[in-house]
Parts: sequence; structure tokens; C-alpha cells
Amino acid sequence: MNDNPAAIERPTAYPTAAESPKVVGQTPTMDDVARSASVSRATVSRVLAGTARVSDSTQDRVLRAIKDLGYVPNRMAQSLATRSSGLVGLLLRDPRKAAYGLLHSELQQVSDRENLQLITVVPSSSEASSAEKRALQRLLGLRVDGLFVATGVIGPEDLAPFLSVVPVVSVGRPEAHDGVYGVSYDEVAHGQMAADLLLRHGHRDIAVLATASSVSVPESMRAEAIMARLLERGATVHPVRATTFGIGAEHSHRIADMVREGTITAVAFPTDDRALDFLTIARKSGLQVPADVSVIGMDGISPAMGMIGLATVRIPIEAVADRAVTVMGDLLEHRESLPIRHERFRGHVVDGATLGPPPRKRS
Amino acid sequence: MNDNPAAIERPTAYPTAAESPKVVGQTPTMDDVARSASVSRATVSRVLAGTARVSDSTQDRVLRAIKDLGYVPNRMAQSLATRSSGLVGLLLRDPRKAAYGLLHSELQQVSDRENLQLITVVPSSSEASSAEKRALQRLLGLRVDGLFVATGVIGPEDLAPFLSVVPVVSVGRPEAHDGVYGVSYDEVAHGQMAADLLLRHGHRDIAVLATASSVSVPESMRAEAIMARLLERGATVHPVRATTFGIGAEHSHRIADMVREGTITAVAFPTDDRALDFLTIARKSGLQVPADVSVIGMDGISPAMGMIGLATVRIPIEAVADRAVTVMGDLLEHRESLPIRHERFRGHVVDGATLGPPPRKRS
DNA sequence: CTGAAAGCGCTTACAG
DNA sequence: CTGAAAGCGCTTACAG
Repeated sequence: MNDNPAAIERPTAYPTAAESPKVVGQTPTMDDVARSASVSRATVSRVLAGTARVSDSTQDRVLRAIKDLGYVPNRMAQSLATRSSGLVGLLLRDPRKAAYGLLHSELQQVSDRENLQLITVVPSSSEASSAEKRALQRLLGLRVDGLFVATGVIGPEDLAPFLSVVPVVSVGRPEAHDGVYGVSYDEVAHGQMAADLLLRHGHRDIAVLATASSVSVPESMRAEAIMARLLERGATVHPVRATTFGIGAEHSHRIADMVREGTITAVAFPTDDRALDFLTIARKSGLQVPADVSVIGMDGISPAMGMIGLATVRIPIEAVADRAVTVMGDLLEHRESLPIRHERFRGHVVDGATLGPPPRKRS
Repeated sequence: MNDNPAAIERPTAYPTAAESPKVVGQTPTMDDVARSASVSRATVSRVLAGTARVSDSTQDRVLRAIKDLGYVPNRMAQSLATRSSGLVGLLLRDPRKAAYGLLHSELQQVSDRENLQLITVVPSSSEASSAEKRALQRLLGLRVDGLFVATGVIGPEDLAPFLSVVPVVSVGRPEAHDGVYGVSYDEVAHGQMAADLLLRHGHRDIAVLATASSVSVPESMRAEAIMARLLERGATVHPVRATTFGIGAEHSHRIADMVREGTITAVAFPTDDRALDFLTIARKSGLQVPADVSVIGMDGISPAMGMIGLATVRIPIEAVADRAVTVMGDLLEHRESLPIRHERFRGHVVDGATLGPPPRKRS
């Protein structure tokens, strides 16, 4: 968990002020407000809801009391009474990944705009599947009105029991259950875009890092699409199989060797991270990019990417988040009338400094 | 919001299967379980709580019924009855930033380990201060038992009214209210570490990008600490004032000019991002790093950083998250007896390929 | 070991 | 426009 040796060091502690500043008071309740404003609970509730007509003077008194007491309505009680939490849950896979971070941020923005209250739960990454189930339970226990699932491991079978209870939108994951509305990336198109860009630069002998689908479905889809397109266009494909999710340096070395042997003039990766790893290793071993080999990645999210100049395909996270929230809004309004679909959005190619024409044949 | 032109494009839609697979059923309630198991609600509750003794046979019947009905206890009702939500809220600033992403992930891990149920709310970034207040309300409305605040903008005055109601731990932000327990980074030490590293490499004429404290308190603290240490050690400091939060290319160009003029041999940045920007610009304009100028950043979080080889100071996010959760656990157990402190953790220096000895004096 | 009942803090017909 | 009362789905003394 904590591999930072400094963590063990005693922290600098600055004892401050006194103990708890105030007496620990009970949170004021609607009854307190009612009493303080000399009205009934019902009236306070009405003022809060802003729906029914309330005379100005009572309204004022109630508002004052609320302010004075620092009253915050208890949503638990509200939702119990109304049978609706007003909350939309987000099951998020891994906040450390830039793509998920951006997705989280975007979903949040759009939800806010649409007046959906988003609350996020992250399954602890250990014990992936059971953790995701527990996180799911947490959200369902909160009786969220809707659920965004942006996480890979949880299977349709876990989701199925709840589909009839709460609208679920699967976000940014390629595979989707028939009973679940899906909004995701068009990974096949992305693969084709990457392939086409390499072809356009004149490459014909191309390595592709092909992640096993057991490791990552999206990565595998991308790689397969790249290879299919290249073959279709008559290029020669040199697949390099990756069977680990982590970035394995061996792949990068293997590919560097292929460059030196003159077997390939370009290489495509299913993620920017993997491409970056290759770039680092290639440069260290004296290869020039793009003079000796052209490189393209996929994702386009990391802010560092632009500075490095890596060519890539930018996945349309913003569009996906936007659409997912719209769909959720629709589902919440007229649940049964919306036919379930799986929508896929495509991003755009980002040309970069890692792309050039193939080097002349070495003699 | 959505600056991706592809977003407008019609998505590929794959209509799937049928409409909603099942009839929309009401979520089963504890009463349903009780009836199905022919016991009272109280007994179901006891089985769920696992506290009181229940005969094996009833227990079995209840468990069966729960499974059969797919019963998930309504936490809203539970917390209303127990006056405790069992939830700890996290107010998170910006999920897009790698440092926050990692913090989020770590807090999640540790909370899980400590059996705290973490739920996260992100203030929509627009209208910073009021959005944060709304997000705060959302969490308080949920009657969280504790609150992590990992966001800069919200002021002590907004927090104050709730301090007596719910334990608050401020995480990773340097300034902290006297009434709030703080666990953060020792930015002063970090600044000194960066300064010392440059000095150790023999540099004496050093530029420091100094962010205004109105822009970012942590950045400003770091920069001030770097400069103070350098001066203390007899080096010549060339401050470059930054007054925007975004990365301004002008600063990088200015610093590059100072290198060419021979004014400085090294430069320190208060964030890796800013350092990266300089690296990019410096290299484009023909400067060699570290041959012409040494560079150090601060943060050490982005995965790309290692590949680039940027020297930096790695902030101890893991240690801070770990400690923050421990503190929260203590506060939840024996609230009044824990004196409020502000603890600061220090990270460690990461030497990198962007550091070298000062170039010989140009003639 | 088990059940009846009160109560948690709200909302919402139903009557004025 | 306003209040009394029932009910949302649980938990927890209090009695058996």
C-alpha cells in the first residue's frame, strides 16, 4: 500500500488552538425549525420544497429559523419519505488513470448541469470482482435513482438483478449487456484511424502490440482493429503479443530489435502508456524517432502527452460523458419507453512528432 | 465543456435486444423478507446486524429469503433509525489532476481497510466557491459521519458551522483552520530538498518559478521555500513570477533566455507540469538538458514523469492518505479527546536525468 | 431466541 | 394558506 519510506518518518506536528471549539450539538431537525418559527413541520417542508404557496410572513420566519439554526435537511429522511434519493451513483474503476479521472470530472460537470446529484464510489482495487460488488451494494443501499457503471470487471450477471430496479448506463466500456444502455468508444474505428495514419505516412511493415483480450478488452479490440485494417490494406503486420496488463519492458525491447533488423518501420500501440515505454527504451538504445521508426499510441489523455509529441488517437471522453448523462436523464424521466442501445463515439487522430516517412532501406 | 468536434458526429448505435427485460418491480423491503421467512422484522434486522443470537434455523430461513428476493437493506432507513450513516464523505477538488486521482485512490483503499464507507463528491469546477458549498451540503445532507476535505477553495468560515457536528479532516492542503485536523505535505521541507539537490550539483545561479500565493498556496509555499534555502546557502536566486494557474509559455521562454544569456545554470519549478513545459520549450529552442541547464520539478506523480526522467520531489500522497484515514478513525471513536493538530509529511527527492553539473562559463 | 411497538426526520394527501 | 396524522424502511429497548 505504502511504499514510500518517508511515510514512516514522524510527521511534523503543529498542535493548534484548543479542543473542539463548540459543545458538540445535535444537528438541528425540522422540528427545531418549526418550533423556532412557530409553525408546523408541514409548513417548513413546504417552504423547503418551494412548491406550495406559503404566505410571505411565515416564509420569512421559516427561512430565518433555518439560517439561524444552520439547518440542513436530512436527505436520508427525505428520500425515505419520497421514495427517491435524488442521487445518481457512479461506480468508478481507477481514479489514478488519467482517462478515468477525466471521465469522472466530465460526468460530474454534466450531471451538475442536468441537476443530477452524482456520488462516486470506487471499488478497492484488490479482489477486483468482489470489491466491485460491495461498491455496487453501497450505491444500491443508498437507493440511487440511477447508476453509471464505469468499471470493467463487474459482469452483466451481477448487474442483472438490479436492472429492473434502477436505470443503469454503462459508460466507456466496450462490452455491454443487452439489458444495459451503453455509451462507449468506437474502439474499432480508433484502431482503423491509427492504422490509416501509419499507412498514409507510407509505412508497410508495421509492428502492433496486441494485448490479449483476457488482459484488457478495449486494448485487444484496438489492436485487432489496427491489424485487421493494415492487412486489409496490404501491409505486413508483425504482431507482438502482450499478456500482462502492466507495461512489460520486454515487448519494447523486442520491438526495438525488429527496428534494428530492418523488419519494421513503424509500430502501433493500444495505449499511450505502452507507446511511451517504447519511446523511452528506443531512445535509450540509440534509435531515432521518427527517423528510424514511427510510433503511434492511443488515448491522448495524459497532459504530458502533448509535450512529448506522441502521435495518438484521442478518445472522445467528453462526448461519451455528455451523452451518458443525457441518456440517464431520459431514463429517469420515462424509463420504459427508451429502447436500449449501445452507442459508440469516435475520437480523432492526433498527428505528432513521432510520425514520419519510413527510413530508406538499409543496404 | 466539449471541445471535441467529433462529439457532434452521430454515434454508431447498435439497437439491442428488447425493452426492459423484467417488469419494473419495487425494491423488496425488510417486511417482504420477514413475511417470506415467516418471522418478524426485528428478527430479520438481527440477522442482518449479526449482533444478537438467532437460532440457526430461523437464520437460515432469513438468509434464504434475502437471497431469493435480492434484498438490499435501505441504508437511508437504517441510518435514520440508527442516527448514523456509516458513511464518510470526501470532497475532492479535481479528479483530472494526477495527484488528486492518486489521493482519491489511496483514501479509498485505506478507508476500505478501516471499514469506512467512502463516498466522493466533486464540486463542479465552475463557480468554484459556491459549487464547493453545494457539494458540502450534499455530503452533510447525507449525514456523513466524517468528512475529508481535499479541496482548496472552501474556506474555514464555510466549514466552521459543521465542525461541532461532524469530524473534519483536511487532507493535503497546507493551510488549515484551527478547528480542523490537518494532514498534509511539508511543502517547506520539499522546497528545501529541491534547493539542496541543485546546490549539491554545484549550481549557484538559479531561476525559480515563483507562483503567486493568490494563484496557488501550495505552489507559492514551495517556491518561497526553495528561494529562502538558496539564499541562505549563498546562491543567487532569479525569481520568475507566475501569476496564472495555467501554464504560461512566456515564463518558459523567459527562463530559456536567461540560460542563453548565461545568467543561470539551473531552474526549479513548483510543479512537474511547469517543469515539463519548460523542458519542451527548451529542447525546441535548441537547449540541452542538463548540459546547458539543469531542471527540477515537484510532485512526482505522473506516470509519464519517470519515462521523461525529470528530477523532482515526490510528495508523500500515500502516507498522507494513510494517516488521514487513521485520524478519521480515531476521531470517529473518541471525538473530544483528540487534540487538533496539523501534521505534515515529507516526501523524497527523485534524482533524474535533467540534473547535471553547471556548464562551464561561456567566454 | 423472538415479537410488538415506538421512534428516527422527513413528505404528502386530507381536512380545514 | 396551514396543521394533524399516516407512512417511508429501518433499529432497538422492552417484554416475553
